[in-house]
Formats: sequence, structure tokens, C-alpha cells
Amino acid sequence: MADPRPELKELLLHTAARLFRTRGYAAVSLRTIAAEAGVTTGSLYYYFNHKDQIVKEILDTGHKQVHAEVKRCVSALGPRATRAEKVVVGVRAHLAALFEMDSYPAANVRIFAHVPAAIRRAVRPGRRAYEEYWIDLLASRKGANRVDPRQLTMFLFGATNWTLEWYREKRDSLDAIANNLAVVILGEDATTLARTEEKFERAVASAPS
Amino acid sequence: MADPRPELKELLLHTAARLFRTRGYAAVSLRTIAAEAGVTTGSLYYYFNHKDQIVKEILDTGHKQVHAEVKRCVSALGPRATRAEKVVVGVRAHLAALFEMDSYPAANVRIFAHVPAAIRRAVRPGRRAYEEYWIDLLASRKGANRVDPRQLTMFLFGATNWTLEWYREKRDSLDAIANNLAVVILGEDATTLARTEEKFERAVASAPS
DNA sequence: GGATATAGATAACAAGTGTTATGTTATAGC
DNA sequence: GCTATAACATAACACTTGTTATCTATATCC
Repeated sequence: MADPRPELKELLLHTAARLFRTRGYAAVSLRTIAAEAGVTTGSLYYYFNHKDQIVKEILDTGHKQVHAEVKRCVSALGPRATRAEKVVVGVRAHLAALFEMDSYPAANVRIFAHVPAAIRRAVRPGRRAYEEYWIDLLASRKGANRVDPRQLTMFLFGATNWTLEWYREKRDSLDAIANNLAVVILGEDATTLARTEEKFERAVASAPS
Repeated sequence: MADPRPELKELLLHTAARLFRTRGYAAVSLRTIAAEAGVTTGSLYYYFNHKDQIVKEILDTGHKQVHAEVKRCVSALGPRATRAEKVVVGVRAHLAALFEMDSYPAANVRIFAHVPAAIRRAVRPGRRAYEEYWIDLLASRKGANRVDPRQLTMFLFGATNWTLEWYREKRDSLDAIANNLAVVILGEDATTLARTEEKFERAVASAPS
């Protein structure tokens, strides 16, 4: 057959991420991934040496995608943006990565703990880099912080990633969730943050993709 | 051989929960569970009809244990306790269920999303009951709430359960985490909550187990 | 003290697993 | 037009999976 498609590798990764996200790591076989992508099992080994390599690339891409999306949206706010604005936009971007982009970030959250320890170690630098980004962002306060910035960041990650367990598109609004979570994390009331929404849309729309 | 032990069923459940927690649901075979518990595979089927039944009991017990422990500790505060005190003690009890009790609650958090949908539906009432408990607790405020109590509860659950991904006994303190998270969720500063710690210890120590 | 239920152990089943070796086809270079 | 290589497909490997059927030994009851 003709039709040589170099994008098959990414189709396989995308398919695997989607399956990993909903079924878990060990529950998804290479045959299922291949079948779902419309190829046979042996073809997987043309692009990947082991199953572990597939999940490694997915986890790494997951970290990169969230990090890039959040940084892109926050940077688009400009240098004069307040911390509160950055948090709202950052959380919204993280949620976008979980629900409105590829399955890589969501799969990452769901299967990270169940992946072989060697893989976890291998992708940890990318995770740490994203964590440090948020720690710096949350720590950038004039006076003393209410709580340790690292713990605050972990609270933020937990609350945000946990949306995977309860968010329903029909019922909830990602914009509202981001706004509410920022209110909670920052300890400020909603009115100071309300106007940020418009800013966000303008900033993201004008930013380079 | 002699040694008939009716407590074997619970040993099997305990073992399975511990393995599910760290490795995931599909990655743990019945042979592994049996071997880890010191019996053979066939013996599992004397107590459980299917693998699904094992995980169903684990998930159910997980919900019950957290719910019972949190309710026990919060109730021990007495009827005159403030909402802030209840939240600190409640979060601390939830953390205790995750790290200082059996693996059922932790396994629940880790594998719930990857378990067959039928099992999820079957155990959902128990989960909902615990959610409602917290929603009521967080909604019990005189004036208007900062954010929707249900979303606030989901934020709390996420932040608390996410400790499974970063808490290290050597480095972090569950007491401090509970206190900090309560500060964030309630939007009050730490000084009003500081004195709650002592109250908690006295209340829990004197409560019936 | 023989029958019966309890609490397991043993062994096998078909199906599914990751992985490998080998085959096939189409494109590209010369 | 021949060849080499890229991009897959086919088929088999040893092993593991959930599950079942059958066997064994112990305790209980009359």
C-alpha cells in the first residue's frame, strides 16, 4: 500500500494518550493502541522500542504542553500584569491544557503515579521545571506570604488537576473555575479579579501561537 | 494444614489495596495479590467472585473510612466548634486516612478513574455522601460565600488528595499541611487557626474509636 | 465416628500480553 | 529499470492474565 505517513507516530501517541487517560497505563495494550490507530501491532515497533518509551514521550509532552501554554498565556499579559491576573490566566491555561488540547496533559495527571519508577525519574526534570514556574509566580509577593509557596503551588496543582474527576462541560465553566480557584489561592475577593477575564481574552487572542 | 483464619479476606483486601495504590488497578494480578498475602490464586475465589468485586470493596471501604474518620474527629470538637476549627480538623483527618491508616482511601484516590464504569457507578453513593458532608460543612457560613460551596469542596478534595503525589514524611508535616490548606480554603489568616491544633489533639484523644 | 461444611491448594483453560523475526510493498536514487 | 531503504504488515515466541474445575485437609455436628 502507498500512503506513507510520517505523522503516524504522532497519531499513535495521541491515541495512546487518550486511552491511557481513561483506562490507565497497564490496561491499555499495544494491540489496542495499534487497532485504534488503524495499524497493526508490529508497526508500533517501527517508532517505539518498548511500551515504556511511548508513555515516556506522552508524559514529557504533557509537561511541555501545559508549561508552554501557561507561559504563553501569562506572558501575553505583559510585564505590567498583577500577580492576581497571572494566576487567573495561568489556571485557565492549565485547564485548557487538560480539557481543550490533546490528551497528553490529562493522561500525565492520571497515570503518572502508576508508571514504572524509571520513567518517572526520566521525566521529572520537566515536571520540576513547571512546578518551579508556579512557585516563583506565587511567591512574588511584596510582604510575607500566607503559606509556604511550594505548598501553595501543590494545593493549586491538586485543585486544578482534580477537575479531571468532576468537571462536566454541560454544567461547569472553565472560566468560572479558574476565577474561583484564583480567589481561593490568593485569598482576595472576586471583585478584584472580575475584570481580568476580558484582559485574558484580549491577551491570548493577540499572542503568537 | 491447620490455621483456618477468617481474617484472611481482610488481609487480601489490605494487600490488594496497597498494591493497587502504588501500581494501579490493571497492573496488579490476582496471582500477585495472593502471593503477597501468602496464599495461592484459587483461594482468592473463595472470598471473591471476580477481580472487580475486590476493587469494589476496596473503593467502598475507602469512602467509608475517610468519611467515618473525618466525621469522628469533627464531631469530637463538640457542637460549639467554629467552622474554621472543623475544617482544620477535617482536613487533618482526611490526611490521616490517606497516610496513617490502611491503603483503602489512598488506593481509592489513585485508581478510581481507571476502574470499570460499572464499579464506579456502584460505589458512587458512598462518594457522594462524603462530598455532601463537606459541602454542608463549607457552606455553613452566615453571609454570602466567596465561591460556590461545591466547587470549593472539589478544590479542597483536589488539594488534599494531591498530597499523595508530593508528601514526604521526612520533609513535610501533615499538621502544617492541614493548617495551611484550611487557611487557603477559608481565606482567613493563620493566627485564628493556630490554636486549633491543641483542641484537635484533645478532642481526638478523648473521642471513642 | 461417620457425614458435612469450611477453608483452602492444585492444576489447567483459553485468551491476551510485550516483544521479536521476518515478510511485503511502495517510493526514491542512480 | 534496478536497487536500496522507508514504512509498514504478518506471524509467531514465551509468558501472564482472569477464571474454573477438581482435589485435599481440617473442624463441626449429631
